[in-house]
Amino acid sequence: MNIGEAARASGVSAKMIRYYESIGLIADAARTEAGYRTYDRNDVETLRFIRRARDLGFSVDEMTALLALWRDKDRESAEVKRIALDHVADIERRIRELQGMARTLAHLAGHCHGDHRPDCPILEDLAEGGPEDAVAEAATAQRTGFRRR
Amino acid sequence: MNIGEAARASGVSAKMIRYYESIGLIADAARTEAGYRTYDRNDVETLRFIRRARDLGFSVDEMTALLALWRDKDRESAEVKRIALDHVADIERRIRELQGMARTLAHLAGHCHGDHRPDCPILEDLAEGGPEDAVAEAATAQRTGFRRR
DNA sequence: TCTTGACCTTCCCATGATGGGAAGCTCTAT
DNA sequence: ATAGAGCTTCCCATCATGGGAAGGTCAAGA
Repeated sequence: MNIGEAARASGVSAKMIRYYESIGLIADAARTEAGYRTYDRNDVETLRFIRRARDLGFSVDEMTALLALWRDKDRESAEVKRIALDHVADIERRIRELQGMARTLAHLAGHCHGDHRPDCPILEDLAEGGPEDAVAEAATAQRTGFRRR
Repeated sequence: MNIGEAARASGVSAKMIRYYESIGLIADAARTEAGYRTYDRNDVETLRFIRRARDLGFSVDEMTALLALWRDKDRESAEVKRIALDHVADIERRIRELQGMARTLAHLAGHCHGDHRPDCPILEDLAEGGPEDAVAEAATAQRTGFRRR
């Protein structure tokens, strides 16, 4: 099948299939004489694997590792589990960062009248900086930390 | 003061100060004869405002709006509150997405022996796709949704 | 006064995962 | 034969941020 059908069957866009090929996450696809990429059921299975891993927030690097383990019939499940749990820890860290922001903002908004008057504790806090530490800590982590997925 | 000192005083890197100027978030800085940017206490206050807003996850667009409101002494606090609460809603949506991923992964990892044997429910799930819907929904939201900050 | 080193300038490139779109070739159904 | 859908490669944009090169400026010390 061509790339469009593989995309539909796997849930990975044609654009991304080409991208994954270009960065070496998947092997170069076979080509027809005219240069069209062709995929078989096996390739689609791999793409589905990738899509599910991506949907769980794994990065391309993590997916590379998971794919290798998936193919390695002698793998140790401990390694898969380690990757998964590391990823969970990362996700939970991001959740804590976001919760810190939401908590601060919700608190500030709760003290803002939200009417036609200009007085606003939200702006006051941004200007003068309230309890700087909690926020600053999360912010530093966010700035230096990993990106989404 | 020069850009380096302003950066130290505000917590915004010199690189980012130039970037914020280039995109119009802040006004063009005054220059010395030699072309060096100069900043006064007022500019540093603005930069601090920006840093705190950024640390709370506001995007550049949101910061533009907040800065304008901060300067507008006739603002209505309702508008500030709206921006803040919209942002909180976005953050909470991201938190829910991440929680969905963490939940699924923690569940799978909980069923993985994590030893020398190759059997691994995590890989099995990625290969065959377990309860597809919950994850797929969050994933679609994530793919189509806004980025961090 | 000259040198050194810290600081500044602009410009270009990279990130990660993804989409948009143009120019041009191929295939299939009418 | 022609239309239209689908494929190819290539370039660009996102968002906020950092890295680094090439070169100009400034202040302190010899």
